[in-house]
Amino acid sequence: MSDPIPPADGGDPIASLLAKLRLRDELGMAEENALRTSIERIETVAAGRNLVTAGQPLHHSILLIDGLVSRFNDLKDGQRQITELHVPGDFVDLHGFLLKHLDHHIGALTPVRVAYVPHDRLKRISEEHPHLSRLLWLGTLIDSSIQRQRILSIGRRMAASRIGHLLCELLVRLEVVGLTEGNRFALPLTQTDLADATGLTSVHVNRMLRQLRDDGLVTMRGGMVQIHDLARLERVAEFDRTYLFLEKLPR
Amino acid sequence: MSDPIPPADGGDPIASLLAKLRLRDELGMAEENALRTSIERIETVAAGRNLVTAGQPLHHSILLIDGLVSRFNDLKDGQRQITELHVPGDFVDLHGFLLKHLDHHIGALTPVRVAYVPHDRLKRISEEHPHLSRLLWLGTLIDSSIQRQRILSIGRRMAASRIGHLLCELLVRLEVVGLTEGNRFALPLTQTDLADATGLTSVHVNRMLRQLRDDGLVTMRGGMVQIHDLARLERVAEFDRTYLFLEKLPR
DNA sequence: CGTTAAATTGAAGATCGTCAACCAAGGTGG
DNA sequence: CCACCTTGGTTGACGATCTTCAATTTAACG
Repeated sequence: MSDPIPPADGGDPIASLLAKLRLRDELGMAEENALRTSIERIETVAAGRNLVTAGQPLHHSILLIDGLVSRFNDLKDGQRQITELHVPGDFVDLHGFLLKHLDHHIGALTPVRVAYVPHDRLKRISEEHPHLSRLLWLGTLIDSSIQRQRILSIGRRMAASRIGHLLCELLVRLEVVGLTEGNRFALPLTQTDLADATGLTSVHVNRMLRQLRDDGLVTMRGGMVQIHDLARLERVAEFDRTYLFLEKLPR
Repeated sequence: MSDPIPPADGGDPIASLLAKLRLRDELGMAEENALRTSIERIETVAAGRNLVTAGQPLHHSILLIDGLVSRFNDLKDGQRQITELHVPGDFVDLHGFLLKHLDHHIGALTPVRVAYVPHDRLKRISEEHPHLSRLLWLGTLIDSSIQRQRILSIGRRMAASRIGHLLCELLVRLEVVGLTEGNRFALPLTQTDLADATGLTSVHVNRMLRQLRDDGLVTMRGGMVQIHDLARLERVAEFDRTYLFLEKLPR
């Protein structure tokens, strides 16, 4: 059962975050240091546990170091909708810094390592490091861009394309933090999780996954995703990575 | 054809923005002034025109003074998805400040008045007014929260509830900037627009609007929305305004 | 008043959901 | 070490919500 893909960080808890920030802009040592010292403590959380509960007052934000995390809402009739998936290096809960409480839950989909960053240290960053602050802000805007694509997907795409689009996106986002091997990556989600993320039922997800497999596009099995024909999958899903803003910002 | 609801601002182009910011936190005169002087020029745009086109390099952001604006994506087969609606006082395009280009279009749904704010002036605000900067950031986070509710709606709610939820939300957002009269407000959207916002077809929107009307919940006619039974509509749509963050932030 | 866009309605069909059963895997305890 | 149990995956039959197609009516507007 050895996972062929190593953990995101090489011991450095903010390695993934730095990689992501530096993809978009230069980052000085002072800024790197400000980030590094903003971490109060690091914790491990078991799969299935909630990191943040809706309504709960917040005093620190959460930086995801390892594992997968989801934001989700529950409806009264028991239905669940995952509104966003987070990969290592995501500042999962920067929202809390300004919103002070959330309207949704944040849960660990896998065993997870997270860093706790107190809000007052974030406030200091926003006062002393405007450039870094803008970069963190940028991160939340990219999250927002990802959410818009999810709206587009769920609102207008067929089931198979929705799933394909999500898998294409995760491939790219995991690639950035070195968590892929070719077109293969670990995605320990149940089909029910996938259904909650795509606005489908687990039964239909199952059927669509079989269709995607039969079409030679993707195989998802044992918590691993293998994309066999990325170009065709991207075409089927109308995936265009522009919305992930992976290039350096123009000055 | 006299519109019974007056324009959002009483001559002051940033009145709605200020109202929204002050709902969440105190705002000093220096900050108000920084905002006021950040405006380069004000323009009028006709309904149907695009304010921003995907991919186009951006050098200023857009503050919506009057009218309704939508963000939307088009798919190759001609389908459209509106990912967000903006009301007066919304900083529609603050994203562009950091992203430098967009992956979607921004269009005027009605005749619109917008203020152009050059990015370099926003940058100066982020350097000289960290508190104001955080408030502007907060605005984009609330946008994000609204988007998550849209994902929830489109992903998990029945058609009638989706429409109901959107109308409840617009009532509250327009209330904040004084654009409602009781439970009545102007919403000059076609049923096709509404369909594009809710991930439905115009035909089905039409049927659901009739159902909502027959149930005594809402009437939408001639560009005006009249909510007859807000409490019941909110129950049907499972609308809970928490996600709009309408109270003052804890200090 | 004519022209066009938007709203409305009906009928038929497709995608996706529901219900229900069965299978596979993996961990636990006897 | 294997029965047992739980969770997740798989499949089939049926049904519902929503879409598509198409025609008609109403409203908007120069």
